[in-house]
Amino acid sequence: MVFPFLRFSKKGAEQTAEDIGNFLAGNIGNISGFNIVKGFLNLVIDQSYWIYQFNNAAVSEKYGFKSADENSEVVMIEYSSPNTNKPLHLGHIRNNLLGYSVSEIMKANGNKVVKTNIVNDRGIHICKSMLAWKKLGNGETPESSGKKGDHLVGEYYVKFDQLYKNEVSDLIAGGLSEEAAKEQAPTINEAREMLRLWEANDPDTRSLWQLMNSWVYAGFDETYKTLGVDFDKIYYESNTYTVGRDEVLRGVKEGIFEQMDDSSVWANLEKDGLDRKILLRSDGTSVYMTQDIGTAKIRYNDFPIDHMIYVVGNEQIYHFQVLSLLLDKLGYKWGKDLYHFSYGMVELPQGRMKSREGTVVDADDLVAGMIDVARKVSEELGKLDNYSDEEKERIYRIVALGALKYFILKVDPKKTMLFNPEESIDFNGNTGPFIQYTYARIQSVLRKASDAGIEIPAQITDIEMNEKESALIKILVTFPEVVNEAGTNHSPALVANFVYELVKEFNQYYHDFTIMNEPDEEIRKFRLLLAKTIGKTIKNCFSLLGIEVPERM
RNA sequence: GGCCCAAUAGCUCAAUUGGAUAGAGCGACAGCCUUCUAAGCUGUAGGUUUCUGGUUCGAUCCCAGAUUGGGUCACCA
Repeated sequence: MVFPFLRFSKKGAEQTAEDIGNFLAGNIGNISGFNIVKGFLNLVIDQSYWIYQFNNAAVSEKYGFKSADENSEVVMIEYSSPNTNKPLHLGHIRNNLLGYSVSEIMKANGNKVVKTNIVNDRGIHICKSMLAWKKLGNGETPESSGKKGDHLVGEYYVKFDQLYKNEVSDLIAGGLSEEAAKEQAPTINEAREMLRLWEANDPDTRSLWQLMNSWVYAGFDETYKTLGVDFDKIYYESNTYTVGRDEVLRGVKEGIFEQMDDSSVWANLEKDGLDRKILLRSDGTSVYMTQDIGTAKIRYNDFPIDHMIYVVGNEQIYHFQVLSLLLDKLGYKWGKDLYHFSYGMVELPQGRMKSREGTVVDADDLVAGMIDVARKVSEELGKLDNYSDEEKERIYRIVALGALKYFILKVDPKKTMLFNPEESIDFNGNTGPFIQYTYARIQSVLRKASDAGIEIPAQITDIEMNEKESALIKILVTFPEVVNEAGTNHSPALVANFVYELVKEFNQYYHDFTIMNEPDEEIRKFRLLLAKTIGKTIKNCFSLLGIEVPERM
């Protein structure tokens, strides 16, 4: 595209393109010719260049990846960050998958990555579950009921809400305003009292809290394991909130924040174009913001963090603006540098998920449902009939999670996305299983080659390749740049789009040309190496997305 | 109401960050399994990129305004 050069060349577009083309073809070895179409200069690049590039890709086990060294920057990525009063749902799944994938992408860009999870294990929400369990639980435990711990605790959170709602409507029927009713309902005040007792270290409250949280953690661990996500360092807000509270009180002393007559503490951010924000309640208990201040301080003490990434939904943009500013005001120079990776919500066909209206898609149910579908599809195809049940189940899981993860990660993280439980479970087209299937096909060919005693060379010398082959190589060699872009944009979607494009092209190639039956030995070996390299790249791409690939399916 | 974000094929999403004829999948229709895995491949139909202006050689992309949808402004997290 030569338009920007016209003001220097002072000639017409065609003539300018001609001049530049002549110069480049004459001076750069890999350019063997050019043509001009409507002001666009197209360069013809010599085949030897593509062979050279291909060999680079073929030789390297982790083509496109950079590894960390002692000079690498430390990137801490916070993701997941669940509340301990209810099980994980579809929204958390997007968070977990993005957090894990971005971590892998940052690693592939040569960073030292610390994956962290801040568990919100304290606060009014968990007190609500505790209170309802105390009132209605009759000592129910995961063992006694056979329920998964996080689900059990979640049920009591719902029961609290029902109790509370009934009280509010009774009070309104008795003549109170809605606002007053919500304020005066006995259960909400009991829950508040419980939170106060908790912060005062009341032994009974603490031990109930510990018991119910232990159920939830067992449940979460199971879900995390299923999803294949993990953490290098887990923080608990019950340990960090006091540090945050101390920071806030220091802020009061230093005149950064103000304490009201009722002893609540506020930050006035009006000069910064924001509102007033509460940091400590009048009863002295902490809020979300207080905890986040403490957590941030502790993390920077624990690790030499160069970049801090918070994987948190875009509904909290304002929260992180405020947090950044507050940390800055408290004198931490890294406050302004924190990066809120704000991803879009997952919506259902009916709109946003609402736990109170029971429209949430539970994470465990969703995965189990996907596995059922994978099993059904696979059994209909009957390709795994010779395998053991154990092996089959393993493949069903890989395919099911591949479908779910790819479906979520292929979408630009910033955008709101729609999940239709009926229609989103697909295994054809632009899906995880389609890509996994291509990988399995490649492995099948490679097994055949191995059985036939064919040695695949490490690289190729000179060979006449067809259109499809050079098209494949042209896509393949953009991968390092894709990894780089995915890192700077924090976007797994770029990796997903790349691997889809590659796989789509390969399937056409696979359809149009034979690999093992190619009579020319040199060409056959080249095709095997090409297939092997593409297989490797598929696997590496999927590792960046946290998706496994099956050897057969 | 203030601030923030989004709008592309019937549906779900892309578009190399301002470039050539806006691409995929699903759904619909028509084909391809004596051949390395048909979870695949090929073809057809489907678009005034929400609207109105502006910036320039050129706008889905940048700017202004409008419309529609969403988020957020809690002593919730």
